Amino acid sequence: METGKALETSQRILDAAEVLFVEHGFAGTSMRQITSSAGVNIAAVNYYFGSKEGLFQAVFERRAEPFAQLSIGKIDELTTAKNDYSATEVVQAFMAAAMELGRNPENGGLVFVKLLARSYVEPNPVLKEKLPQRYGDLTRKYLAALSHALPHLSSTEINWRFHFMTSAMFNAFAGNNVMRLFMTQPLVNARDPQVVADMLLPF
Amino acid sequence: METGKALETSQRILDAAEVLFVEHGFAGTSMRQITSSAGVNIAAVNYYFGSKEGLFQAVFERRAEPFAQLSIGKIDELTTAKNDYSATEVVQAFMAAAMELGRNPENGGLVFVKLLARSYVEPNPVLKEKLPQRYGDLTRKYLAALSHALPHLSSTEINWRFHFMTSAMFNAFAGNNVMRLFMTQPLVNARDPQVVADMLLPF
DNA sequence: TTAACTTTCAAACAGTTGTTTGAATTTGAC
DNA sequence: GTCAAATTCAAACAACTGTTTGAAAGTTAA
Repeated sequence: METGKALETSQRILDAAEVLFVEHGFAGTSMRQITSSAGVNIAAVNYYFGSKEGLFQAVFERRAEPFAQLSIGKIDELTTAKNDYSATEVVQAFMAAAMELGRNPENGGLVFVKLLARSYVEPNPVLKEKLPQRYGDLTRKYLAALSHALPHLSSTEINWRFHFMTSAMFNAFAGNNVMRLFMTQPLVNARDPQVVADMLLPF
Repeated sequence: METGKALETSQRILDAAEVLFVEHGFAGTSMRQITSSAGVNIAAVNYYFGSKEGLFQAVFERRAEPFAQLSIGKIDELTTAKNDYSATEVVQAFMAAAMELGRNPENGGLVFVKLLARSYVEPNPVLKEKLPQRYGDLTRKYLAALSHALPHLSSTEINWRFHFMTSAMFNAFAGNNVMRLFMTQPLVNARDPQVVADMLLPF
């Protein structure tokens, strides 16, 4: 079935596709862009992944589980260690997971976070199906932890704050800089995840 | 030059294109989708706007100036009225502008806010050029106001907080709901701008 | 009505899209 | 080295892309 060479080829396709999908979106990326960027034949994508959509799914699946496990590990670590954890610590745990992923280039770095940030606005059918089934438990755990840390807030308010927090965080980590859009000079250079975390936490 | 009928046609194209661009992105929307949705001939787009990119630019331009003037009006109103305004009031002014736009359907409602939210992740060349020249002054005014309201923070911190705030706000108003992505049930239904504002402000 | 336009329309343009094909090549186990 | 399976490849597929064309229809003012 899969020899060394096959693995290398499909991996090169995944790497190239991941970057291009994040940069130009699903519709904005062509098969020929992907395969020529990966240095493989045009037919290789259909050979290994069946279709363009199958490739996108594979791109997502490769990163989804490691990130989910990392995040769940962080929140479990916190909630089992003590009972009086603060909301700040919950947010910190969430950011730590994203940062750990970002630091490790062989995990795809922050590219996957960018993909998630993109999925906020792009209603990809694959993501619409896969995201809840991959991150449902994760989200529920963080919501429960937040609710435990902020007992005076209603569950509706908790949901909203989690929504706001993740919006700001993903955009920040993804480097989708408002300044770079609205101003000619960036004012803020957001490449270092540690800097982003330091700035986001007090906020 | 432009008679009543021509205006009606180009307007119908703008309306249809606006919705489709927001939903599927620039690359993900075809001319035939736009024209058939608008009920006009395929050639009408090139007749009125020159090209697909010209159409996108027109879609943006139609909403950009009214929104900018509304936002600038709100912040000027606040900063000239008194000298001891709070950060909360600055944020409130910003949200009020977005809400006023959202309430008025003939201003395009919240569709334009969605377009802005999309521009966070989609590096459209038109937006890359137009956004800073349209919203540079606006952004500088709000940053200055925030800095005045929070004198203990460095300008770097101010920039970051504005970045976080706008990220959360645009995503919230745009209805890009994290819950709808990560969970099977929404938990939060974010259609009413007033509700969003009420939830975002204490955060 | 005439005449100078603006606007609409169906048809076709060349180029790109994702996908398939079948033959060549490479691979790994015997 | 043999042979079957896995992989690569150039070429072609029909469908779709944005755009152009030139004639038809509609509009406006004299």
